[in-house]
Amino acid sequence: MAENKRTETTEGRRERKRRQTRERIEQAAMTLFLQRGFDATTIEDITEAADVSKRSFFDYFPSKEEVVFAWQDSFADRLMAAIAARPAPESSVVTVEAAITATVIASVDEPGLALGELIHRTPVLKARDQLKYAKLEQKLAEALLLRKGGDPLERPRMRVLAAIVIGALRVGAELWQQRPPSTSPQDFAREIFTDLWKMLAEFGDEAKTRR
Amino acid sequence: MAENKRTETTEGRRERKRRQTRERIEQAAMTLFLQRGFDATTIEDITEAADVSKRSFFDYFPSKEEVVFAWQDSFADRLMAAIAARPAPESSVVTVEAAITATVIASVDEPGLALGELIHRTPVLKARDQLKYAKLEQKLAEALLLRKGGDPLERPRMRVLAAIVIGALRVGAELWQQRPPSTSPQDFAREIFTDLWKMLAEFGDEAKTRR
DNA sequence: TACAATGTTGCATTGAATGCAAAAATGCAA
DNA sequence: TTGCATTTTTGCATTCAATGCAACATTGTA
Repeated sequence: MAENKRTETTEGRRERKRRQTRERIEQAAMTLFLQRGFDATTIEDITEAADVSKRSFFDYFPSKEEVVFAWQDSFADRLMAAIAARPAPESSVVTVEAAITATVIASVDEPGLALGELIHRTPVLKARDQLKYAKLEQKLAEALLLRKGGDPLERPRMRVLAAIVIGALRVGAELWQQRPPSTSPQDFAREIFTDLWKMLAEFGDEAKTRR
Repeated sequence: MAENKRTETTEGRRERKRRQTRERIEQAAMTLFLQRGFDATTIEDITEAADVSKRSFFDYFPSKEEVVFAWQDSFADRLMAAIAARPAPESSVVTVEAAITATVIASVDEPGLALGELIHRTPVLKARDQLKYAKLEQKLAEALLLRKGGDPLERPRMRVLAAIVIGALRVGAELWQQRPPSTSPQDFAREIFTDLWKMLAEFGDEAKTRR
């Protein structure tokens, strides 16, 4: 079922066909989702369009939702890699900004970014989308903590930093949806982060004199 | 179906029975969920335990998940009220800290807080839980913006502040789960916020010298 | 009591998801 | 090429959530 590469040969007919079928299902599903909406599309619609049996769908994806989010898994992985690639003595703040900016820019014209609107208007998907951010946040916190040598006292700090940054990413993603079409992702990312750190400093100052 | 109070009399037998039935379903559902887990509990199990027909379940709750989250709606409302109750000239930072602390303390020993673990170990519920935070965040941003006279330029700032604070609330809620049992909610909340503002200031400072 | 409104139930239906076993396609070795 | 083991695909049956509808029951009120 999964890739069992006991003989590490080049991709044979089996692997290739399997990959093709997967892509066909994904493509058919996306087209239909965007056309008629997520709920109004049945699995049978999809498998018919992709010319496979209804049962086979679940051999490729565990659920209807997964088709929408399958591609997103790679984002988290790439972000983790980007974090790990930063020089060790660098401050956490610089690290996240650099890593996120690089990963977002590298992912910006991938399939699935057009899905924002679909996700937004489909409650089940929206919930699922939030879960994705939660996972991302957790992974980010772990990656950041690792850079601190895993010091347990740093854990809450890194959790909060991760929450803040992913929160900003989430808000940023929404603002991006309604950007003027001319904006470059580089400028946009830089601007978001500049604003974020400025706000953090301001809120921090405000709080110092709060009582 | 819904409360149609054309004659504003005191709660008659109808309303009372309906409320009682709702509570019975809720009670039965919660007990079973905690006993056997969410997925392993069917609607029929619940309705049987609550002694109503399977069909009636959907007359009280739109879905299985809703039973778990029904009680939570009131939290957001109370938080909004707490925000609105703060004096107008106060800084946003002080406002959120005061309002959230008050609301959390007032809600801390309500039903449903024991559900944290159940939600945590049930993927569907976890997704739904995240959605709840997202909604809360949105409402908080709106409430904060309203205090700024609705100035559109403040919108992104308030969105980010809301994201940060709700992020902290989320992390705080998780830390609370594994607190030493002696901690008072007051002290806990104060500590969380103190840490949060301190971190914000630090991250802000770090960022100032980042290039 | 009679009547209207509201609540409850049973029944049928759709659609997602899963298990299982038969059938088909593929890779490989003789 | 043929035969055989492995993997993939499919059909079929089943469970469960969710919805619509119409019959039936309960309640409030004239």
